[in-house]
Amino acid sequence: MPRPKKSDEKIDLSNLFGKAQIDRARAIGDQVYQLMRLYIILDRLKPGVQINEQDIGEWLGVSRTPVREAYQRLMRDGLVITQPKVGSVVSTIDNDRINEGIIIRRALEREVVCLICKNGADLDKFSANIALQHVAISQSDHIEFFKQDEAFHLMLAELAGIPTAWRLAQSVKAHIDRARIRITSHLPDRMDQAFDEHLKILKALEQKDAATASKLISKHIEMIFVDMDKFTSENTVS
Amino acid sequence: MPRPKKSDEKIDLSNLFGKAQIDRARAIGDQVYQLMRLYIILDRLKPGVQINEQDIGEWLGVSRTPVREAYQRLMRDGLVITQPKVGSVVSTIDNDRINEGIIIRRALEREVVCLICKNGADLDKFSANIALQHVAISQSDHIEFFKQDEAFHLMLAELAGIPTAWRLAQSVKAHIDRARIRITSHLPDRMDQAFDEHLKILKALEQKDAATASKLISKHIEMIFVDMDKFTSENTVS
DNA sequence: GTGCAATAACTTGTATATATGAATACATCA
DNA sequence: TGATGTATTCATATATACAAGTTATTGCAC
Repeated sequence: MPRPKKSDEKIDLSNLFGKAQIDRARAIGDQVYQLMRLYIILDRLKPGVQINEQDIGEWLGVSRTPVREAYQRLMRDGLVITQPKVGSVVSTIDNDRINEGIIIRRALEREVVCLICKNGADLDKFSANIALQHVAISQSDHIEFFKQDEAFHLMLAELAGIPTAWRLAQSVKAHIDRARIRITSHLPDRMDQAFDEHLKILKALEQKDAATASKLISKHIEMIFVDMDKFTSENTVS
Repeated sequence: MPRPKKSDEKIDLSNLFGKAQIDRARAIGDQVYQLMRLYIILDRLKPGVQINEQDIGEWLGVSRTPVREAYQRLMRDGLVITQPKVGSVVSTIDNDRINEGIIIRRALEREVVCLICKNGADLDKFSANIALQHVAISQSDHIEFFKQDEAFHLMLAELAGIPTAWRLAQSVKAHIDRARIRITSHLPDRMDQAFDEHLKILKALEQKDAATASKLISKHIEMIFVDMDKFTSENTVS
C-alpha cells in the first residue's frame, strides 16, 4: 500500500567521505558551501548524482538550515540544480557553461591588468606569493599551488581596485576547474607553465605594458582550452 | 555598530510602506530579495538605517526564514551589512563601489558586444524591445523604460551566448542605480539619450563593427559618471 | 498482463523554537 | 571617581517542526 521500496541503495556519505569536518566556531553555512563546492569540483560529488539536504546535514553533523544556505549559493553558481519539492542533483558538466566561464573570467581579468597598468600598483606585494608558488612546485604540491594561484589572481584584482571582479570570476571559475581537474593529472608540467605565465604577466605589469599584459592573461586563462584539446586528442581512439 | 537604544522609536515598516505585497504561490525568499533590493535602490530603505529580520518578516507577513535568504543575497551584493549576532544595516553609498561597478559592468558588456560582432546574432529580436522603449519615452514612463533597458542589456548578453555576464553585471548594477536614482529626476532627457545610444549600439552591431560597438557601450555605461558630475556641479554651492 | 487511482514516502519550502554572542545598563568595589 | 563584573536585552545563527507538492509503489478492476 505505501511506497515501501527503498529501491536504490542510498549513498552513505559518511562512509564515502569520512565524518564531520565542520568547525562549529565558524559560520557553518559558509563551510558547507565551500566543502560542497570543492567536492563537486574535485569530482567526489559526481555530475548527475542526487543529493538531499538531510543526508548532507547528517553527514556533516549539522541541521538542514546551513545546508540550505549552501544549496542556494551552489544553485546560483550552477553547480546544483533543484526542482522544487522534488529533489536536487549535482549539475552535469556543460561545455557551453565552461566556455562562458572562460570568456567572462577573461574579460574581468583583462580589465584588472589594464587598470594596474594604467593606475600603477605596488607589485612588490607579490614576492611572498611568488615564493610560495615556487615552493609548491618544487614539492609537486598541486593543492598548495592551486591555493597560491587563487591568491595571485585575487591580489591582482585587489591591487587593481576591483576586488569584486575576482569574486565574480570565482563564481564562474568552478565550472572551469571542474573540467581542469579531469585533465590536470595528465598534464604534470601545467604548474611550471602557469608559474612562468604568472611571472611574465608581472613583468608586463611592471613595464605598464597594458597590451602585452592583456594578451598574456588572456592566453593564461585560455590555456584550459589547449589543455582540453590535448586531453581529448590523447584520450580519443581513432 | 552601536546597538540601538530601546528608547529609539522603531521604524514601523507597515505604516511606511503599506502591507504585504507577497504572492505566497511563488518562492517567497526571492520576492523578499527583489523587494528589498528595489527599496534600497529607490532610497526607501535608506543608507545606514538599521534593519532586522523579524521586523521585515512582520512587515511582509512571512517568517524569518525567507527573509534570511534575502539577507544573504543582499549581503553578497553589498547592499546590506551584517555583523554576526549584532545587527544589520543598509549599506552606505560608497563611491569606490560605484566606480568598481561601472568598470566591471563595462568590461562585461564590452565582451558581449564584441562577441556579437564576432559571431553574429539575430538582431531582429530587438525590434519589440526597441518599440517598447519608444512607447515608454513617449509616455515619460521612467519605470517602464528602466525595465525595457534591462531587457535590452539582458538580450544582448543572451545573444552573445553569455547570459551569465548580465547576471553578474546586475549584481554590481544596484550600486550604480542607487546613485542614478538620486539624479535621474534632475536629468529628464536621460531617457532619450539612452534610447539614442541603444540605437547606435545596434547599428554598430549590424555592421559588425566591434571597435565602434565597444566604444559606444563603454560610453553608454560611463554616462553615469557624466550625470554624477553634472549633478554635483549643479548642486554644489561655490 | 494492463490501466489506473489511491496513498505512503520523499523532498523541498516555510514557520517556529532554541542557542549563542555582543552591547548596554547597572551594581559593586577599590 | 573609575574600573570591573554581571544581568538584561536584542539580533543573528542554528535546530527542529510543520506544510505542501511530487513521485513511485501498490492493489485492484478488467
